Amino acid sequence: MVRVRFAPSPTGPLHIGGVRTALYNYLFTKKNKGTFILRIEDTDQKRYVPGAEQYIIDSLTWCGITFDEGPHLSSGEYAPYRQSERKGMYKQYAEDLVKKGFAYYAYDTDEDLDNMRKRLEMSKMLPKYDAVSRSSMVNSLTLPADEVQKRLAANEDVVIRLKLPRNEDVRFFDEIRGWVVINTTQMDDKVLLKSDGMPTYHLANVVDDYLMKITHVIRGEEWLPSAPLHVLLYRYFGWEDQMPVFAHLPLLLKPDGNGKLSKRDGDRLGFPVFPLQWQDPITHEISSGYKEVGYESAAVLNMLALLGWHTADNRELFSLPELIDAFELSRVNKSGAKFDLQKAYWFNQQYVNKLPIEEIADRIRPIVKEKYPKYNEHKLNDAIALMKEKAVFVKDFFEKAPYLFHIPAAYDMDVITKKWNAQTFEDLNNLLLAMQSIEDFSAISIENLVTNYAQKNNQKPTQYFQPLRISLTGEAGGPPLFELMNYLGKAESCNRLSFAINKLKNHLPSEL
RNA sequence: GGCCCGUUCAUCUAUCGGUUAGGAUACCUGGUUUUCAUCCAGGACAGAGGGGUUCGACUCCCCUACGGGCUACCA
Repeated sequence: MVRVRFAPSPTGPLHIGGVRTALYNYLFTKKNKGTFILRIEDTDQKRYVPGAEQYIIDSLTWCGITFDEGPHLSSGEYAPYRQSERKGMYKQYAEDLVKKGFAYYAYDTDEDLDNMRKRLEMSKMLPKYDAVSRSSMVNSLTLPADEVQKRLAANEDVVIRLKLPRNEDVRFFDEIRGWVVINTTQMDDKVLLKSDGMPTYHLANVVDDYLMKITHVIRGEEWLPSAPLHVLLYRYFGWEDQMPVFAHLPLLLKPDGNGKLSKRDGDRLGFPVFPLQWQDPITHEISSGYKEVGYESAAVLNMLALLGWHTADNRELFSLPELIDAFELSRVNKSGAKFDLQKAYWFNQQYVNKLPIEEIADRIRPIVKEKYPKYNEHKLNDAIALMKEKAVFVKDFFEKAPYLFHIPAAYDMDVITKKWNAQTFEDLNNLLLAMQSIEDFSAISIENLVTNYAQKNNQKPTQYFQPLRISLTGEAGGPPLFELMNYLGKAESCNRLSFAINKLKNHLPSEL
């Protein structure tokens, strides 16, 4: 039975890289018909951010990623799922290691540790608490036994450190990277239990994964260097035969320059790094979210899935169930991926294009109603149909094509000064008159009208297009002209045309 | 600095010793749309460098370079 956990730390909003980690975990779990668990790793009280846990759950819910067990659910036989609520469980495991001789008590102050590091650095050695330096520190290995007992009885501040073996290769198999070997001389005697009684990540992670019967640990590459430490812990606890499979995911990198994607990059480069908008509870600073910017969650998920994973057949469009079906851990890449804004747009456009018109209508109706109170509800579907293929975001319908719902508030003067000439007003007036007189206001009928007018005047119909378009929409681009006019209808088209003629006459230089 | 991981077009990537190194986005050109933000066709663009191994290396090994991660009583 496959059991997989996503174990974020509630130190702030979950960023898009974290969402991808959650996604890969989710896909792997569902592909293998396993159980997906949310575990909150809140062992660092100093870094705890209120609201972060709820934000994580809300973000993943928006994406469609759900859990079978977790702190927010009533189900689950391995509760609690918040490490702070499991605090009492960890001490016995750490002490068990001390008893077995794999760990020890340490009483060093911050100053002691500082001095040790400075001393080692000066003698050009790695500044770490290890098999060599531990012998000159204040711990249960250097202190007399009765002294240790005394300190323990007095409840002095103490940490428990892992006693690393000297010069031993620790190897483990990573599903994505293959065999990885690290020698213990490169590692240090990590603190397992902090002086406040809380476990560190390393202890809590291993103990909880064991207790919760986790079978696969899929996490970011930043954990690769400490994986051997975790392997050692499984070994010393006597759980090595139940050790989960490890898979370390590549990181998401900044689109420009170097380094891993960080909170600041998003708004600097014009795309969100967070799924949902987040307001920092202390600084009140707001970071934008994919949802609020207007992305479809399915598009975000699809894009994220492809950042570091691909199928052999080059397919790029996947629904969530299709992702589950196609996902294979072994096809996850080893190298970091840069986020590509243009590709994100493309994905979103693909998804908006697939949306049923009725759904788009339901979603934009409240906003259209508010922004353009006089819009025509009966023609909302037609308006959407006119723009659907071009929209990248659902909000484009009302933000980029306000003329579908309202007479233009302004006209693109650049285009007007280029395309307009002395004859234009006369032509527009004549066309207006002609339009008022026809019954059939279909696209073809209007086109015929314009063509006939052009022929009569020995002109190309083309030259009337831009003036008409600008008059009707205020803009140079948009849906096909005659289809647009048909959508607006005879009354509205004529109304807009005469309004534009009057308005522009007063605003244009007299020589036009 | 030390250790670990990585390195195919600008970007995401396919390739698992023999390919004209394929696709997608972006870009450029042409065509539709006499608008464009869609659509269609075409184009340019890549195996970091150097050594091996091999009949043959993008693919395997080594070195270098570059990139990233870790190096806390943070996760």
